[in-house]
Amino acid sequence: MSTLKIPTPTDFHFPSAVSSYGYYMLAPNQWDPQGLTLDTVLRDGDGNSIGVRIEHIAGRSSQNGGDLRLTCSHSLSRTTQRMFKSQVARMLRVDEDLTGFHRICPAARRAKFGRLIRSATLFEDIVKTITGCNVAWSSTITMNRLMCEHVGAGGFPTPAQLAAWEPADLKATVKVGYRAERIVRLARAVDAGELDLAAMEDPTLDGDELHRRLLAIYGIGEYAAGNIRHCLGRYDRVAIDSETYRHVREKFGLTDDNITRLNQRIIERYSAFAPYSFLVYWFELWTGYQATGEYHDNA
DNA sequence: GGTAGACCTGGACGC
DNA sequence: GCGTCCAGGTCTACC
Repeated sequence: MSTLKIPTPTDFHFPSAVSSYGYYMLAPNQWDPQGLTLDTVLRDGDGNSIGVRIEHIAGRSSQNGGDLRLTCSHSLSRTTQRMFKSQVARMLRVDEDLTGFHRICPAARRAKFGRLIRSATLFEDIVKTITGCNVAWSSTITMNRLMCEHVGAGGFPTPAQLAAWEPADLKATVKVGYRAERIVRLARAVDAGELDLAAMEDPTLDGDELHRRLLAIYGIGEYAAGNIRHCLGRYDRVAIDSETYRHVREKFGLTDDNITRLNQRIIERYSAFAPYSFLVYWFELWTGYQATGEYHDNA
């Protein structure tokens, strides 16, 4: 067993970072809101699934943000320790600077909102996005659970593991429906080195070029690209889906029979908050979910 | 460029 | 318990 520590900034708030986005409900993640622990499964350098419990130990002064403590089910090599720290820091966006966002949205600062949980890898974020498209959230939860159980041996499947499946078998086993073809094609492209996900994580990559590359992935449309963009820390565009239409109708009375025109009006409304458009939009949604408990009830 | 239909699953609903 | 309908985002064929 290994115990690791990751220092956190003073504005880090563990429960908020975990529960501000629905991916905390998706396998292999398991959040205990009473005990304030996040259990997940990561992979060591040999591809073995390792259980990891993540907790936050508060700092003893306002100048000290405390540490994330990672308790791992196995003893880890130095290399794997570094890898796990990096992956957990990615998941909880430990290094993200929220100053600019909180300046334009003080309510979010007071709510300790701004770090949205994501996956340990971009590949996992993309697959999770595909499983979240055109389906009820409860089905997304089921798909990810079955994928971890039957394909990833407990953890989230690697590109190689998913690439080895035939779409028809994946569809029958994991209940992803027509998404099976999209997931397997993505996994095979990544596994074969034809799709360079690391290049997409480069923060200096032009935003429009990143968008073009995302849309070039089979199964990724405008909504999915927008969702993946925010997973990459690019908040300058809102990922518009049916929930967005409900939100702007209820909050601003914004409607239009012409969907293209409505999308444009939504983009214009949130572009005022660029480069934090998505965070402002999601904060509005999130406060609504907090008030109604809706998000949690869907789990 | 715009639009209609297919894709697949789970849940809601009526019988 | 069974059948039907619907929601959800993307792709493709067609106009």
